[in-house]
Amino acid sequence: MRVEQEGDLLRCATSSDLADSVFVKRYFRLDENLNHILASISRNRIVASAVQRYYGLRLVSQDPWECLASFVLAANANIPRITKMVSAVCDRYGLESKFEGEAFRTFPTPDALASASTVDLRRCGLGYRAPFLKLVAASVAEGRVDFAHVASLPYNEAREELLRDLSGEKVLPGVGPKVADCVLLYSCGKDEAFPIDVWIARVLVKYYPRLLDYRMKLRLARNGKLKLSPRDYAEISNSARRHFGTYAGYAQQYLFMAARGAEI
DNA sequence: TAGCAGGAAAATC
DNA sequence: GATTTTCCTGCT
Repeated sequence: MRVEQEGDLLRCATSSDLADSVFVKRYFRLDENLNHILASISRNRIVASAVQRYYGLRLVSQDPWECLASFVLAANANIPRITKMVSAVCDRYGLESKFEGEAFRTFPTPDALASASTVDLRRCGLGYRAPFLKLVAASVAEGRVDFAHVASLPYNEAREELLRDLSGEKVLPGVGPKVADCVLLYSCGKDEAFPIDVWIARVLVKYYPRLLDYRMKLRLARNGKLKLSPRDYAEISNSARRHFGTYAGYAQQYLFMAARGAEI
């Protein structure tokens, strides 16, 4: 699909009947009242100025499988690299398609990645992420995660569902609190999910010290590298949810942009 | 629970 | 050109 914005108009060209206006509206969440959401999260100067600066930034509603697989690859990598890994995986395992005279490949199905060899996956530059991606694909292919069910649950239970064990093994290896929150926010409609990556952690330490209790500040100051324990993660994430409310995830997104600067 | 490994590439020095 | 960092999780 190719999308262009002209003022209030969104012009889309597509090669597939699947990408109709219903899909586009859903994907970009166009039926939601963005101003209402932005008003709701603008509870302090920091986020209010980020909202002003990046006004119009939206969360998209991604396909859960694609979202999950992409964020499994995102561990310990930067954005250019993640883009590269995802493209490599699509090129190698996706279905061939054509759009506006140009050939490309779709995001692979869970089956395609589940039956790929780890060695082959590594050739896409995935490194140690390769086995995780394969295992996650297998779980999804085998129906061990039901995204529609996850989406229907309240935030906390939905999160549990993604992080759960099955006979002592994680259903989704390589998926921890951060990746789970990303999947919940970007593809399962949990707008209160507040994923904490290194950028957000830095923003919080710098501008929202009140969200962190003094014990945690001491711990963070001591190791200096902003590595959050699961306990710290949960604590900060819960504080952020309490502070920003129903649309905490939108606040996260605007803060992320502000933290990175305009270069994205 | 703090500390480390894990692989490769980008960012920084 | 070498070193540090990177939208992190799992193991010890």
